[in-house]
Amino acid sequence: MRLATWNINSVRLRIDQVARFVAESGTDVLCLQEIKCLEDQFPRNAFAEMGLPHLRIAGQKGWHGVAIASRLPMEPSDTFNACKLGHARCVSARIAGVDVQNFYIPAGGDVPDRALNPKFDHKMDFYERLTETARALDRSRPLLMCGDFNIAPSEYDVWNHRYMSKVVSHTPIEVETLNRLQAAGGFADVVRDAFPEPQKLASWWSYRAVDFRKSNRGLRLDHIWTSPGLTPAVVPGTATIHEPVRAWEQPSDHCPITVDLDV
DNA sequence: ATGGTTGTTACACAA
Repeated sequence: MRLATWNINSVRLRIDQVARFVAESGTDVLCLQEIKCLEDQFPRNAFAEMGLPHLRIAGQKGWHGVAIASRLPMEPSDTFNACKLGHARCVSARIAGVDVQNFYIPAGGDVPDRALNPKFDHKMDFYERLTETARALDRSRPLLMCGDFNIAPSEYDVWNHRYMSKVVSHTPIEVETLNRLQAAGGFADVVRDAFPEPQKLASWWSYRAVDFRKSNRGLRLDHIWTSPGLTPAVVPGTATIHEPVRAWEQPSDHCPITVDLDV
């Protein structure tokens, strides 16, 4: 089973890119973030035509929104709802026995101070709620957590560690908070494990550059984590950052990442 | 130290 996560930045605007990516990558389960539409506005027919007819959608008007589209049937799953503001940021499904939890974690605004910046407080609160959930999990159960986590954890996940340590997405408090969540569930970071440090990795590049490759200021904000019960099912050598997708015409600012699971 | 772009929306805002 090939699983992808992709912050699509409007699923309606980029539905043709979704279809192209699914066809070219052979994706079976696609976790999307920032679909930016209501559930009724989601292009269901296009997903059926691309072979992913099974859907779970959490949408809202204009902002945020997450979805899971699958070639395989879905069973119900309890979503880890960590958003205290009720945004459409969490969606889940059980697929081939795997509990798939897909998140669009708040970006957190510009000022990395919970007292001064409610958006940053929201981001930290979201992580704390997920951490509490993770602590209570049965680690032997197959669980996958993925999405746009809006934190680049390692110095090799940013273009410049010293500079980015003052910028929301890579501040020390955020890195510690993400590491606490990962430790709470014993999750494996499947992409980093496939490309060990000191290899630089990125999944997002700002629109504010004429040439994202020349600018070379990427961040690894998108993640796929597996529980101890699922990690042995990760097929070695299959974790992939689809960087060329960022160079397609009118792209999302994030590229997709994929991994194969033997389930 | 600053500014650069994009998508949705409605006459900014979030990222």
